[in-house]
Amino acid sequence: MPELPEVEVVRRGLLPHVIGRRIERVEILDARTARRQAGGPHALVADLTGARVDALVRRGKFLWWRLSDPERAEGSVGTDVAEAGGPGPQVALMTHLGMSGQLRVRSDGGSGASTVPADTAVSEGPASDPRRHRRATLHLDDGTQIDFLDQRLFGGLWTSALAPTADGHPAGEGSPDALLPVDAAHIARDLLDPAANLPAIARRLRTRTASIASLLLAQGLVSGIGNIYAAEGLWAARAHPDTPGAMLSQVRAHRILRETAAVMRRALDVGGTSFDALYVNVDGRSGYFARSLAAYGREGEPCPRCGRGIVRFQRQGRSCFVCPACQRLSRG
DNA sequence: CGGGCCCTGGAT
DNA sequence: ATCCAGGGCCCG
Repeated sequence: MPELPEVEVVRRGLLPHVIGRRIERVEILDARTARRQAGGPHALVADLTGARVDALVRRGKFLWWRLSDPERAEGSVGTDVAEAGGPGPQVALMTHLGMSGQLRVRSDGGSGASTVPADTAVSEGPASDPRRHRRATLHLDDGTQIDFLDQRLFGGLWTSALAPTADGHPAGEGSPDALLPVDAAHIARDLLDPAANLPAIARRLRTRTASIASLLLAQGLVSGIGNIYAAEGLWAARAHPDTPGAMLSQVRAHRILRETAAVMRRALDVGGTSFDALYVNVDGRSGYFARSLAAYGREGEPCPRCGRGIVRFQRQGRSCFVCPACQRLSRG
């Protein structure tokens, strides 16, 4: 499912297609996609129509589009970035992929053909049909269309006002300044954020009684980690998911964070993970990291480190995958 | 801080 | 027909 590396792949893929473009028209095909929008789908359309896209920013799994209003910012083209005051309250378009969301680029008038040459398109499955589960479309001023597809409707689009970050650092990957959407203010910095302080996060993990797995998934101390990368990071650090945060040494807590970051970087290098063809990049193609998973989804298969069978169990309605030999609770 | 909920569709 | 997958929010 889309976690930090997959969302970053989408952000990078989208960038050349949307930066500097104006949103001319917005279609909302399923109102539930605008569930988090104050004022509902009509307000979302009103906020977006006519706006120009200035930046694409990601923190954790949240991806937002920095927007400006060209009408109001007239005459300041090229030098408007650091203008004092600025033109009124700015909003960002928030996009979250949830479980099954995709952002796909199309450049034609709606025949369904991809911008990608036919020989590079994926073979089969839901991801190969660019019209299936389409929930919204942004029509840009150069004819490009950005489709938001979402089979399970856990994702969404909505607008959120900007406010300064607490630490004065840039809000996230791709952020031109320290302005953060208020709807992402409760989301911690992620492990690939240069402003993230891993030793400090490790110290905070150690003040908590909850299990390390639930802390990694909670987004409040560190963001961007979902069930796949939690499983992989804990496996790499030889830590059991049930270990209480307070039972971890500083060295060990720090190591879990570093290993999880390393796994994410490797995934990013190969275009993200896809183990069920639900996740794809903006071209509709999937990444190649699934073949590198050591624990997640590998119940009964040998641990790549010691050969023991990977064991699966449930925690809080989610599956955990561990090597019973490498990842012991008593290791602390 | 754990549990329920939202959702759909593929597997059983 | 039923179960299962899970990110994030809301509830107690």
